[in-house]
Amino acid sequence: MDVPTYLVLADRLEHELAAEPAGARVPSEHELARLHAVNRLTARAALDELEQRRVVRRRRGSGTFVSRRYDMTVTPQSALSWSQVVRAAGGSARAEVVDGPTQASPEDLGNGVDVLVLHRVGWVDGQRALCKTSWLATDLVPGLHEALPRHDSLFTALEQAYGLRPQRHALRAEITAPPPAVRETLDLPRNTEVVWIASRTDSERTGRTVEVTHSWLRADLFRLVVDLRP
Amino acid sequence: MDVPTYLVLADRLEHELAAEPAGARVPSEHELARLHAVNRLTARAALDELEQRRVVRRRRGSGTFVSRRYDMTVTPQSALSWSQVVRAAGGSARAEVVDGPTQASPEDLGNGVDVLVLHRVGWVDGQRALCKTSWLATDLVPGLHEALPRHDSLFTALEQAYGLRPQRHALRAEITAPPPAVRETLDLPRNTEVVWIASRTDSERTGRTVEVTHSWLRADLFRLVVDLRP
DNA sequence: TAGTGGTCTAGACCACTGC
DNA sequence: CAGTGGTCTAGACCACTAC
Repeated sequence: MDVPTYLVLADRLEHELAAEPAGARVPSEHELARLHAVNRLTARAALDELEQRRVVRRRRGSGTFVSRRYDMTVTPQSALSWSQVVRAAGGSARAEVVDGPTQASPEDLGNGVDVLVLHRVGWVDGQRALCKTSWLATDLVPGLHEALPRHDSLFTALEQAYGLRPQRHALRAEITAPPPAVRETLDLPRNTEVVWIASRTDSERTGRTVEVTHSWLRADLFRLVVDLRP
Repeated sequence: MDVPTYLVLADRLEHELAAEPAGARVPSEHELARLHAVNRLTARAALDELEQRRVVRRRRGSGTFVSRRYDMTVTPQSALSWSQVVRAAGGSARAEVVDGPTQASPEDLGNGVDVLVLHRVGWVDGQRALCKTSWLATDLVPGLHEALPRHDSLFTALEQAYGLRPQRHALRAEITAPPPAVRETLDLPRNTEVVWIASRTDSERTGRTVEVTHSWLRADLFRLVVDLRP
């Protein structure tokens, strides 16, 4: 036997699943083993392989499901909105504001500025997929908590509700192990990596920095692509 | 049992290995199983875990060895040399020119320019770790094959041997599955991802593009960090 | 040739999820 | 509650590497 059984199975499954929509149920390990007359561990190895290939995602106790990956393209000039990326690819995206610890703010907002901390969680295709912590200059965004739900994203709120002419710049990006708070917020299984992106939004109108945001995105759901062309 | 056996073993091993140098031998699966009185598959699961954490690397038939990871920081202005990164972290780095297919060149070099194709392989800590394909404007680098071995890198050759005042710009970076040619060149096992970086080097002296390079780096050996600050 | 990691079988018990 | 994925055992044969 040249190609191992589990890889034959994995390739075959991947091919079959290509036609399925994200979230579709994949046969369970026991069922797969029965169907193909192999040991459960062999069927499991095939699913392990597909999980590594980011084709499926598992939820203990509930099952294995087709997964999709979105290309998150970051450029120095702007950090593209994740919700745009997801919706453009036909997925569903929504965000909600959550409580969280008040963390020390980065220094980009300026000294002595009163800082508002905002924690948000993003849902993609019905799953918690990312979280963000934003630090904002309080005086530039009065009543933000009430204004935010009326807009698609924080960025459009800054634009439309406050007329700040926001300019978003990406600062730094890397793929890393999630900090404990993020792991808990997103309920990440072991071994899940995240894409970390730091960005800053300046206001063209006031000439000040409005917002600094740290984003953590499940790396199995988002693929980091960096475009550095000027 | 709260924490599974294989994780206890993995954490313990990781702690022990932290003091070992890159390349140090790790106990084999059979030996680990015997030492800790567990099944071989349990010992194997622990090593699987450490491989995913990029703490060890396996070579079938020869053993498991301590691995190290280097941060490859890319900025829009310049793509830092991998050999600098490795040597600064105390690792060993060398490059060699190899034969390879002549591939269609990107269009950045200009129309009608005679193009020289250069394939190089990089060795890190004694292992093939990356490969590069460069397209160069032939007329700007006469006798490059003879000049190259006298320099640390292609970049310094352009600088010192040809006085081109080179300026390197990173263009694009992503983490992806290796193309078959790269998989073969680097003898990559299944499931190994690579960091792909496209960069362009312009000559300040001539005002022309000297070189376009595509680099593929083992993602288990190099961690992509992107710094987008101006 | 001896030892390594890679694959595979036939079981078993568990924690967790959804109904 | 039944079904899911997660862990674990005790075996086995194989391809590959180093000596």
